[in-house]
Amino acid sequence: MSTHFDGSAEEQRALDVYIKLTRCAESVNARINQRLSDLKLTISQFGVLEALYHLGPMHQNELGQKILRSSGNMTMVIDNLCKRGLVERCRNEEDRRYVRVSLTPAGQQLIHDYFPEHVKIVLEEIGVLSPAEQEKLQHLCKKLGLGKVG
Amino acid sequence: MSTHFDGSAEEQRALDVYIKLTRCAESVNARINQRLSDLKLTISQFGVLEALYHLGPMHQNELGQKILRSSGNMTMVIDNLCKRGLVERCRNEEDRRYVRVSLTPAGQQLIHDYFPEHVKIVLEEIGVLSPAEQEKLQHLCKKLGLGKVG
DNA sequence: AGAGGATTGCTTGATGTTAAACTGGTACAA
DNA sequence: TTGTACCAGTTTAACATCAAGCAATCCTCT
Repeated sequence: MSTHFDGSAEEQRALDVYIKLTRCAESVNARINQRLSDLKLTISQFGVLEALYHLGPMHQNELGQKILRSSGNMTMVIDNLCKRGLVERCRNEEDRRYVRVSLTPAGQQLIHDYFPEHVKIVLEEIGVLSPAEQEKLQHLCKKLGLGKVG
Repeated sequence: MSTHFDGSAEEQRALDVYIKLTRCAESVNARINQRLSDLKLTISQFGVLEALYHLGPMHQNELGQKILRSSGNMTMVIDNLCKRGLVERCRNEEDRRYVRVSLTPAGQQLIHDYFPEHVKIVLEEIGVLSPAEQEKLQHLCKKLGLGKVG
């Protein structure tokens, strides 16, 4: 991760961009998710509540794809949310492999109350950049995220 | 994380930038670190070897700060690297709180052999952006990473 | 139609990561 | 010197990942 590496200018720059990108994402995420610990929610738990809130009930795998978490993890995340009475599981009777997950009224309430604050925090963080800079960053991230092929 | 949220255009954009940034960093990192599993190294282990390689021996806390990992984790990471004979621990006799960590010849060899490949992979990933785009991205990441105050 | 392999969704198990409590070493002021 | 504060490192509990395993469903071929 260090820059004490003696390669070509091109290599140096690529390594440097890579480090800056990673650290930037890490620190922005750390700041944005800080408030979640007050609610005793992990980032995954918040992601699940938010997905269910905005997209409606889903089965576990679908949820895992939305929030980019492993299916193994979804079992635990949803276990924990169930214990706190924030979501409910319901086995699909037509295809018994699926487990449908939905918000309870308590879960609905919690995410309804918290989400505006979350948006405010994100806005404060990202608002450091001008609208034009935001568009530019978004464009570059999209290009980079797709990789060589895309 | 979803964009199915009905707020102001400004809020929508901020959320969108935030998601793109996070996903971009995640996918770039996933691709870059894929090769490490061949070496049976975790990202943290690689970070430690690389830091020691380019910056020389350090004590554990210092290493943890370089690679952005908790001190608790450093204990385990270095335990595992010790077991594989890639690094050595040495208690500082002048201040017995400190543990100095250094590369063994085997560790030196491993990182020496692998690092050029790592650089190549990073270059391939970041190289999808033109030099000007890289400079721009770096600039935006720096600004965003510092946050409101910086 | 029915048998058996492939596929799919979820759970389990091994391991890595973090935060926070804990242990032991050092410094400093009374 | 002793009490307090601080610092480096370890331990522990909870949560994350991946890979392997299990159960339900689908698909193909006769």
